[in-house]
Amino acid sequence: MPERVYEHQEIEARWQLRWDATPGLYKADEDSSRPKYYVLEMLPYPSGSLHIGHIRNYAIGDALARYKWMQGYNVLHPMGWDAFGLPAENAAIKNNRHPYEWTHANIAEMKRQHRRMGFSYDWDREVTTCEPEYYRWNQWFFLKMMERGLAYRKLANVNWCPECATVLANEQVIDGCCWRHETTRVEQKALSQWFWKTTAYADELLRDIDGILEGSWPDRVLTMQRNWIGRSEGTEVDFTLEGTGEKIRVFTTRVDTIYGATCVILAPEHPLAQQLLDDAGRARAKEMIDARKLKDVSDVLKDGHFTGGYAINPYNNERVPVWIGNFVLMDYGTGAIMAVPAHDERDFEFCTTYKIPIIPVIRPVDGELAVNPKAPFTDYGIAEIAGEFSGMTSADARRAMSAHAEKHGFGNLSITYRLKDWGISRQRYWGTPIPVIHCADCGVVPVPGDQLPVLLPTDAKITGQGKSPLAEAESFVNVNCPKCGKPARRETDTMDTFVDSSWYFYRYCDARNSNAPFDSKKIAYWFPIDQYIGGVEHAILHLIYSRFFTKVMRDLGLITNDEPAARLFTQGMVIRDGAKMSKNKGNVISADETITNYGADTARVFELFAAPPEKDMDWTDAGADGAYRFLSRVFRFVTRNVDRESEGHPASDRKALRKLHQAIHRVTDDFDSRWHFNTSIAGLMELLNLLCDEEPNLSKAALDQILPAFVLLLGPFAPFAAEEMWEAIGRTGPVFKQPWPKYDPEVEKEDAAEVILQVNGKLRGRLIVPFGADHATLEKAALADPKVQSFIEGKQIVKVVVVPDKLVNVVVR
RNA sequence: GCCCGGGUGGCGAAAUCGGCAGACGCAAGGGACUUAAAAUCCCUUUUUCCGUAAGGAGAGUGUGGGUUCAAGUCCCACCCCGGGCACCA
Repeated sequence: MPERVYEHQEIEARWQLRWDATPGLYKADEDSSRPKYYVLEMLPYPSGSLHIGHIRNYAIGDALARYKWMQGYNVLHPMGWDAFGLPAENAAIKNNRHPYEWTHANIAEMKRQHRRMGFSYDWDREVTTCEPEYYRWNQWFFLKMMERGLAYRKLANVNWCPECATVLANEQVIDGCCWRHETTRVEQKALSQWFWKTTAYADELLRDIDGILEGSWPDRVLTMQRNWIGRSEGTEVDFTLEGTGEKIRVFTTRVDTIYGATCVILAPEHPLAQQLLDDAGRARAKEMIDARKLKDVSDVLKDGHFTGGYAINPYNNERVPVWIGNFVLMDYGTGAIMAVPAHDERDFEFCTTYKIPIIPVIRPVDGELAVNPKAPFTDYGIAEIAGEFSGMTSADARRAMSAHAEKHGFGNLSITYRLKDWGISRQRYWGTPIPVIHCADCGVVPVPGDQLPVLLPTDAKITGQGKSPLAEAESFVNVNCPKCGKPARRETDTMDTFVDSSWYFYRYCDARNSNAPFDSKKIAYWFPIDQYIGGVEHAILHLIYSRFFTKVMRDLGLITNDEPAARLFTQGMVIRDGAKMSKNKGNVISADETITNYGADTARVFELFAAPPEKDMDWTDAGADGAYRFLSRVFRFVTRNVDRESEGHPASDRKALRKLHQAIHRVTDDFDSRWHFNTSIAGLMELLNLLCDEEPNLSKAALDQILPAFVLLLGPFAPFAAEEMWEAIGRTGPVFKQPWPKYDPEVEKEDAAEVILQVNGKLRGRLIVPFGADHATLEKAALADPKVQSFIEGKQIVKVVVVPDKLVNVVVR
C-alpha cells in the first residue's frame, strides 16, 4: 500500500464523530468480574475554556485509564464540574447574566473541547456541583455535621477579602493575602460564622499521613499537610493571679525552663487582660489588635503593656508581672504564655525592651550556666536552679515536671495544633445555601431533612457589595420556624465552594441517586480511588478538606475507607517561555488553538514527552513540531507497510523484534512504576528509528507482529492516530479494548553480551562474548586485549574485578 | 530559622540496583532531493590538547572532601534555585 499522509485534522474529526455516536463507549459498571480501577483527575472549574495545563492533567489520567483497560481492569474514569464560585458571580454582575446561564454555557464549551481531545470519560456519571440534585447533599451533610456537633456557629475574627467581598478560610489565605487575589491583603473582621470541626480529626489526619499515605502520596504534599496541621507537644500550666486567685493557663513546649519565667504575657484579646487593664491599658490593647489587622504580626516590633497584675509560678512560688504582648496569639494554645527570656528569642527581645529580668536556668551539656547572657540559649541542656529537677536533661525535666503538674493539679501534658476549624460561611450568592433558619424564640433551627434542598432563589440581586445577596431575596428569607411555626429568617450565607469538591468523587459512583448522596455498596466497590491526579496547588486546601470529609462520612457509617485516595500524583505546571501561564500575562494557550494547529494527539504526546509528569514543563512550539513529526513518521511507516510482500533478512527481523519487545518492556514498566512517559515515548521513537533503518529487509511475518503491537503501544498516548492505524492494518474494535502487548524475555535479549574493559576504572575497550561467560574466561580475554595490554604493560596487576556479562576492571599499580 | 524537593551539553531531558555520562527530542551547522520553497531524508554537534589524517590522550554531572576496583548515583560539609511552614510559645 502507498503511504498515507498524516492528516491529523481529518483523522481526529472523523474519529470524534464515531466515538460520539457510540454511547457508553467508556461506561463503567459495578457488576464486573474484572478487578476495578478508579482513576480520577481533579475536576475543573468551568472558566470557559480548556488550556494546555488542563490537557496535561487529563492526558496523564487518560493514558493511565486506557492502559488499565488494556490490562483488563474495570476502569472508572469520570469527569465533572466544580461549578459554584465567584467568577460566575462576577461575570453575572458584569454582563447582567445569571450565573447559572454563564456557568452552563462554559460547561458546554469545555465539554466540546474535551470531546475534541478524545478523553475517555464516562459522561453518564457527570457531576455538576451547582445543580440542586448535587448541592442538596451538601446541605444534607451539613445537617449531619450539626447532629454530630461538627458544625457550629460562633462570633469570631475571620479573614475577609475585600476583593471577593467575602470571608475566607485559613487555608485560603496565602502570605496574608487572598488565594485568588495575590496582592489583596486579607483583613480581620468579627462575624458570626459557621465552622466545621476539622480540628476534631487533627490527630487522625496526622496519623494517617504517617500510616496509610506515607509512600503513596508525594512527600512534599504530606510534608505540607504535616506543617499545616502543626502538632506540638507541650505542657499547660496554671499561674495563679495574685488577689483574685484566678488561674492563668499558659501553654509551653519548654516547661523545663519554667524556673526562668520572669513574666506572664497575655494576648491583647485575652478576657483576663480586659479585666485587669485600666482604660488606658485597654486602649493600648486595642491599638495592638488594630495594628495586626493592617500587617502581619511578624512585621511588627514587639509591643507590650503591664496590666498591673501579678501571678505566682506554681513551681517556685515566684511572683511575676502579668503583661499583654502583641506577639501572643489568642487563637493558638491558651492565648497566654510564660516568658523565659534566657531561653527563647521572642521572650528575650520582649524582656530586653521592657527591662524585665533575664534568669538563665538551662546550661549547655558541656558548659556553665550563662551570666548576663547577650543572647538566649535555646538548645536543650541541663536544668539548674530548678529545685528537685536540677541536674536533669531538658527532656527528662519536661517529663518529670509535667507529671509533677498533673499530680498537684495545676497542669498537664497537652497537644496543640496549628490547624483551625474550617470556616465555611460565604457572603456570596453562587454557592450552596446553608440549611438553617434563625428563629427569635427557638434560635438556630436546622431545616428538616424532608425540606431539602433549600433552593437558591433566582430573584436575588447580585451586587458584590459584601452583603449576602440572599438577604435581599424576600421570598427566600422569610419563612416560618420549623419548630414553633412563627415567622423566622433563613440563613443567608452560602457554603465555601471547597465543600462541593470535598466529596464529588463519591458522587461519581452513583451520580443519579435522588434518595441519598450515594449507595454505600457502590462506594464499597469502587473506593478508595486507585489513582488521583491533580495539581500540587491543592496540596493543603482541597486535599485536607477531602480527607476530613472522608473521615466524617466514615463515622456517619456511609463508607468504610479511611482515606479517599490510595495513591496521589501531583503533576507539574505547564509554563510558557519560563513564565506561569495566566490570563493577565496573555500567554495562555487554549486547547482549541492547539488542536487546530497540531492535533489532540500531538498535544498529548508532546506534553508527556517534554518532561517527566511531576516536573514543570515548558511549552514550546518547536517541541510540539517534534511530536508532530514523530506521529507523522509512525503513520507513514505503518500505512506504507500494510500488506507489504517481502522475504526479508532474518538478521533484520531479529533486530526489529528485539527492539519491539524492549519497547514493550520499557513502556509497561513506566506505566507500572514511575510514570515517566517521557522515556516511554523516547522508547517508541527509538523503535521507529530502528524500524526505518531496517525497513527494506523486514519480512511480512515480522511486520505482521510489529505493526499491531506498535499501534497498541501508542494507543494510550495518541488514541486518534492509533485507532486510524488499527483500522488501516485491517483490525477492528476500539484500541483501548485490546489486550496490552506482552514482551518475551527471550526475544528482547541481545545475542551476546557486550563487556566493558576497564583499566583502573577507565574505559579501554569492549568485548563481545556469549552470555554467561565465566569469570576466568572473561579475565583471560580482557588481559589478552591489545588495548588493555598497552595500559598494563610494565605495571603490576593488583586485582581483576569481573562482573559477568557486564564488565572487567583490571587494577594495576 | 525549621521542613521538603532540586542543581547533568546551546535548550527539554536520559542514565530505574554503585558499572560505557548525555539515550530520545529541540535548536544550530552542513548535505541530498527541488527551477525554488515547504515537506522529507542523510551527516555533524560536551570540551581541551596532540596529529596533515586515520586516530590518540586528558577533563567533565553546583563546590570541597570522603568511601570504593569503580560515584551523576552512597557518606560528610558547604553554595545556589524552587516550594511549604513560621513571633505557633
